[in-house]
Amino acid sequence: MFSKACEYGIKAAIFIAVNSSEDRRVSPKEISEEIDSPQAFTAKILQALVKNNIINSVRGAHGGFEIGIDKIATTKLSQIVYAIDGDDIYKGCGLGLHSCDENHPCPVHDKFKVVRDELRDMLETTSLEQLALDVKAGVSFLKV
Amino acid sequence: MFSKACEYGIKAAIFIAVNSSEDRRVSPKEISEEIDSPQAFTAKILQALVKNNIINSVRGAHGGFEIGIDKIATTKLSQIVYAIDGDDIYKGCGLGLHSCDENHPCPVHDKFKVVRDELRDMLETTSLEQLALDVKAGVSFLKV
DNA sequence: TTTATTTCGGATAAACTCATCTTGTTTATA
DNA sequence: TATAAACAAGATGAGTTTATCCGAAATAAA
Repeated sequence: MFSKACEYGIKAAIFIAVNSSEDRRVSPKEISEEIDSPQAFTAKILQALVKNNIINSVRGAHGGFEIGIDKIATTKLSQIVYAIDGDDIYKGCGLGLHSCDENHPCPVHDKFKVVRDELRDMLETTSLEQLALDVKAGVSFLKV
Repeated sequence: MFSKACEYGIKAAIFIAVNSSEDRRVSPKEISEEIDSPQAFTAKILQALVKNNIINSVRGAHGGFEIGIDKIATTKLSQIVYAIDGDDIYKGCGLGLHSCDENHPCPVHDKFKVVRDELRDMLETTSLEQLALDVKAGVSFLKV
């Protein structure tokens, strides 16, 4: 469904949110250990999240990654997915047609639309805060 | 969502169904032209569909690909997807956890489940026949 | 100002997906 | 039986994603 990069990105953002809510900056090393992802690759993805203004980085000694309390509440899953995988998952035709719409639909257009709309709605309404709270409460998990 | 191979596979199966319903066998060349896909690659995918008993191939002069009338009605989209992409799309965890279930869920488990169940249901209930009839009627399209 | 720490950015490599090509095998038919 | 038509199968190559490495830039603290 999502690329590996996107999976790592989502989990990293959640982990950073959990820690920022307790005023702790985290390093790529710590992140990759806690979300079970390759460190160097994860660092690249973090850069992308920084560039897209999802998370914040602080260079130098005692630096690391963080995210503002306000952003934890307002950031939606859709923004993270968009930053890494783009919007093909909502927009693209299920069968790869270049122009697929109501007037010129692919054979699965209508049926696909239902699923994709639900996916988009889910991503657009789910906040980082919800996800981070569950992880913090030990209700959901970032690895294994 | 699906791999390119799977997109080609679905469209090829529909095109073959449309033609078999009119008692016509089709060649990889004809198929790739009509569904706008690379010919040699499409031929490989057709082999996979034959091996998985989705379609039938007839070698030699006047050969080609076909699918039995009965199979057009009973074959579901899910079988084609499974033959080419496997079942990760239903089964796998949205965030790539090795064991993700009710007892040990990833942060998006519940929300994802809804979308994935709907996708699975859609694939398992949509028959090749429905899709082929729409294409035959000029209501939906296989290319552009 | 120097040093230690930490992210940034570019180069490189490994693995997988997408795609092509060439040769072999099967089959209808002349 | 010879031939041409057509799918099968393996080798190969191109492109993308996944992953690693290393030097550069930034920053806090000694």
